[in-house]
Amino acid sequence: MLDAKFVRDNADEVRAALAARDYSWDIDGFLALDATRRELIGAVETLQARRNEASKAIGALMKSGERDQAEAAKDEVRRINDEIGAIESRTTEADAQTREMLLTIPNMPDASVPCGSDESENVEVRRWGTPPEFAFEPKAHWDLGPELGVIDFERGVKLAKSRFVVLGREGARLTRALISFMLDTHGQRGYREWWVPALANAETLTATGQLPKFEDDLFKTGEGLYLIPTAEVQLTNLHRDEVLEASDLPLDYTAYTPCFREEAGSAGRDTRGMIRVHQFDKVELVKFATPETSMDALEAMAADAEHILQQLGLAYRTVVLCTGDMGFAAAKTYDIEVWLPSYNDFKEISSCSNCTDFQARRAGIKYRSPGEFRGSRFVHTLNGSGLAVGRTLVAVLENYQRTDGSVEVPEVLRPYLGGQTEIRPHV
RNA sequence: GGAGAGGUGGCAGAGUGGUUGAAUGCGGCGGUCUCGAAAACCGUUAGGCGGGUUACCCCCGUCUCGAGGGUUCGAAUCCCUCCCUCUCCGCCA
Repeated sequence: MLDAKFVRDNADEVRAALAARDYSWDIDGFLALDATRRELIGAVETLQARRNEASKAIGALMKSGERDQAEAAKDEVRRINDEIGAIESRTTEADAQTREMLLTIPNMPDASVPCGSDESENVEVRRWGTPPEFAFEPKAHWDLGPELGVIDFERGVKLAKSRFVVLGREGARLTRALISFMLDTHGQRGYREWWVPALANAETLTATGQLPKFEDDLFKTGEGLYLIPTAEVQLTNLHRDEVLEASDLPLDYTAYTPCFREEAGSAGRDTRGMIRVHQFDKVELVKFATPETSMDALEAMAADAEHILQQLGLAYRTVVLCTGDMGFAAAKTYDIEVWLPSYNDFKEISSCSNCTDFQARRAGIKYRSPGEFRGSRFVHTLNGSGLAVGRTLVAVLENYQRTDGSVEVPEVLRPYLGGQTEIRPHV
């Protein structure tokens, strides 16, 4: 959410930002609404001031026993109240409409973000490792997984529906190993680990920006709760409506959760394999930082996510998303893309964003810094995958496959698999 | 699921219809003291919105004591509905 005052005072900049995102939002309608709203507020408050004054006078008149005058004043106040009532409903409505509109405007892109309309205009900022060269035709995980008995697509469909998978044997164990490895590694690098609910209420999802605009992407329960699409939602909301101390910042959090996505708008994309499924595992990173340090914090977060890939020996590249490809809440986003032989290309495995004060304003997350400034200010929130576990499993299987159909286990994961060094087909 | 208690400022905790946005304590900030610090003492310290001014400070008004509605000239204080927390009982793990 942007501040109404900011939109009002920086209309041209906001217009440019919306254009850069190719996002349609009725800024002229908003400005008109905002003007009406302020006019109504002025009218109501003037009347309220008169009412308060008169009521105070009534108290005094009653004390001094001047009943007749008091009764006359009461009539006056009743009249004012009628007037207030007439305007107030319009004010309330204008307020609600204003908030509604503000909830649907995306964040302002950071000045350093390249302008562009879609992912083809994202800019690569660095590359690490070398994609493996195979002396044989490498298999895609949708063949390799079932052959090894570690991914079962048919049974995923049987148990739930299409785009759900079942993992067996080393598929299940490797998933658990990856989760532990990622959490342990981030923990050693200063992140505090959490365990959070997999369901969230509407207020929580509104605070991080999934609602009200993107309800179709979420699974909803009969209780009005939603399955979380990412742990970002819960980790960020941990501090909703709180005032943090500047001396405690930055706060670096991590959590493993399952993630659930309806993927309503993605029919036909990545239909093969387990790249895009309704339920997947993810280890998430979230930071709360001061405005002055949040961009540095974003760099650090991306480095932490990349560190996992480096440890796993998986080639990747990091791109900065252009304005047209960025998410709703983000001011700047790095996507980290791992090399996948099946795609013969890099594929997103982590997305790290600085949401600046966009979520903090919705969520009421502020910080205080006595001596530096009075009162409190909104913090900056950041989130990133560290990493998407399912896609990491895929990357390991595909990149570490050998000519005999077996898969080597990356060094760092072996302690988590009881020393196992390879995965072989089960006959 | 049943019964009871409660939701107040950064935190703790007073306050049952009239200058109460709100005592007191803690914490924070400023000051006195000190070489410096601690202690002590003095002062100060909620947020949203609108307007004036707009770089900042500041000033005025208004709303906010879980949420929404009602009673009243006037509500943190009375009434209703909802949400949440706690305690006990039941049930389940």
